[in-house]
Amino acid sequence: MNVHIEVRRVNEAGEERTRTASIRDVARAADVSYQTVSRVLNDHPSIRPATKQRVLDAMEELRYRPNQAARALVTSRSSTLGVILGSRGEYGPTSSLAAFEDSAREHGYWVNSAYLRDTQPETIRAAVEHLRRQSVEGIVVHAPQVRVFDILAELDVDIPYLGLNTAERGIVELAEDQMRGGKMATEHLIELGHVEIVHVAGPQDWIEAESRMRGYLHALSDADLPTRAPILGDWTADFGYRAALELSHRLDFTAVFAANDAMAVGLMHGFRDVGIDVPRRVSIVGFDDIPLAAHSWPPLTTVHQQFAGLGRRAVTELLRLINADDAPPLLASVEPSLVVRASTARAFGHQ
Amino acid sequence: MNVHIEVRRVNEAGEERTRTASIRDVARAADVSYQTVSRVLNDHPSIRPATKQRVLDAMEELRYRPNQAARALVTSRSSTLGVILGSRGEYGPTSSLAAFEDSAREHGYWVNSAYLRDTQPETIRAAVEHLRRQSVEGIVVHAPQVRVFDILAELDVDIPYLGLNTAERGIVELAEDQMRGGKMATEHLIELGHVEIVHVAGPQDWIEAESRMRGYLHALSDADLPTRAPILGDWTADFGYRAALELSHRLDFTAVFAANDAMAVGLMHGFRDVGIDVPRRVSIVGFDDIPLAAHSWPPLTTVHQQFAGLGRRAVTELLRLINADDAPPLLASVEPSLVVRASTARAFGHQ
DNA sequence: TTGTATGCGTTATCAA
DNA sequence: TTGATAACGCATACAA
Repeated sequence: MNVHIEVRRVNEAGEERTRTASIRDVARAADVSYQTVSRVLNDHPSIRPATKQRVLDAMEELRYRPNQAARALVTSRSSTLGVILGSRGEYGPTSSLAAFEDSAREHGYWVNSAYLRDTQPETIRAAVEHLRRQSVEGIVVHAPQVRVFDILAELDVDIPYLGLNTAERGIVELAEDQMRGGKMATEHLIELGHVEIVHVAGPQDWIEAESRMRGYLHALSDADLPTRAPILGDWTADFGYRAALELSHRLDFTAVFAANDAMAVGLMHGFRDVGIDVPRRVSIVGFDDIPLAAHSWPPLTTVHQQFAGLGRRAVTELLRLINADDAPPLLASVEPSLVVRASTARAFGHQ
Repeated sequence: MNVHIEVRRVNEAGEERTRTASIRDVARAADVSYQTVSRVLNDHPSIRPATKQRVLDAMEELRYRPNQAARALVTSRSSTLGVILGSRGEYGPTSSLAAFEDSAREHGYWVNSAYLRDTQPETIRAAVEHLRRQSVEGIVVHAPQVRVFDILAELDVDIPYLGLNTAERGIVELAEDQMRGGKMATEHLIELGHVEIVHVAGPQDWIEAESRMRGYLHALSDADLPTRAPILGDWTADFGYRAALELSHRLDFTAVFAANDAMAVGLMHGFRDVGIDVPRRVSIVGFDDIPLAAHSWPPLTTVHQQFAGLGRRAVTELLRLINADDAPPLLASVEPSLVVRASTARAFGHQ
């Protein structure tokens, strides 16, 4: 109470900056030593309930807020996790990040993120540096370009980090899932009777792109079907559109597996513009199941990903790394699944 | 050099945790006092170049990294900005956030973000609290629910904060832009000859939704056209789809202005499913110009938003608030613009 | 141009 | 159950 006034007095005293109440202010108000306040803060067992209540009341009154910087300084624990993002504004990564945040907070951690403008070594170094200075305890890298991980390895990062959808250094199962998803998509087309299946892949240096492509190739070879060189795209709908125009020149295929939904939508647009009917002439499968996939024309058959699950999983795995926990990893909870819609509605041959 | 060894020795000494080099380690290695190191860190003018170089070399060698927590503690400046996000995984907010991050970093600030699971007072309080504990110097609120700002006002937040797309407390011009965008969209339909125009709006408590709706109403009344009660949606494509089915029962209109692209795409899907031709029977305009808008069927006429510009602008405005700078605000650089595509291709009456 | 001392707010280690 | 004291890494006066 008195202190409440004291704290204010500091402000009125002159040019002194507004100081927020510290542990000592609370201590004085509650008439205890400031270590007692610290104990209340940290839920120390041995403290008289009455004392504790007095302290809590004082905190309330002074609108006390623990100073994270001071705490981090003395514990050398920041309770903060870092995230490096390789792509921005896309549905998948963003959903994962949101879930990551939620989960981290449930575990008592904050999140600090850094976007990657490009994959130049210097950019990556700066991002890591940025996060290191915030004393993050671990980093999740959701920048699935192969290159990024090579550079990270060279950088000799001295705190735990983990890649999403990476086969290298990270959650292996997740990368496997990507491959399985690509396989499922391709098998769906094969089951419909398609034999000549084109793959429009993601950028060559993306691990996700590579996994999905591997799934495609596996499915083909399992079915003893001829493989074709995939077309390397850039994830954008615009690319899909242009690819469709290109592909329309030699129509020696009846189905396309696109490595993501955006390109799939662009493909459908392109085929439509040159008068190629989807799905009657060409079937298309996408990957991701973005919210608009169900509402595209025709509604897109695609592989559903549990982006949120991925984000949550990343937290537990990263915390495991941080705590050097050798327990076996959680069961993979992020299985992809196929969502069949009209873009592959008609089985090839039943036209 | 010697210190390099020293620092390592600490580790080998036993259970002692890996300690990262501090300013003192650098000082010892460079054979100067640690204040000299501090001066190098802060680009103090009076320092002998040779000394400075010695210090820099030592930093390099010891892989020294300034401790952000210690610095924040002593300066009581965190160089961190906070962001509260009201929606997740959507194109617009995410793009803005990315730009915000970029710009903040260029200005020497870090960014800490907090997603809002819902708009419960407790959730909002927790988000603010979270950011306050990180000692952020200011907060950008990109959670344009009216409710959030009411609650923030009650919360009596004691650091600068700023709302995006808010008329209340924030960048007024941006809210105006939203209204102007809604007006442009509606006027486009009017110019095509439409008289009965339906508006599928966003959730009632969203400031953006309200601004766009105001633009719609203004355009109608300017043209002396009858107003109709807007349909209140939830931004999702699913809602748009259902709304289309609903609207198909009484087809007493020829055009729809949807408050965002996702709903517009859903509407087109719904109309298609019940055999209503877009744009011949019904014209549709969206809002946002998401990347898929150009590739929907039919390609969507929409209002382009400069999400990145908004994010960058937010940084400069927030820093202005923080520094209590009374300079006039920057010129609004985030004008919306209309992008005309096939969903409104045929003028009404020219069918 | 450089060095010494003090304190930021908190936790941790003692001692009472 | 409580309290005194020493760090944590740095910046900022002040002194040399």
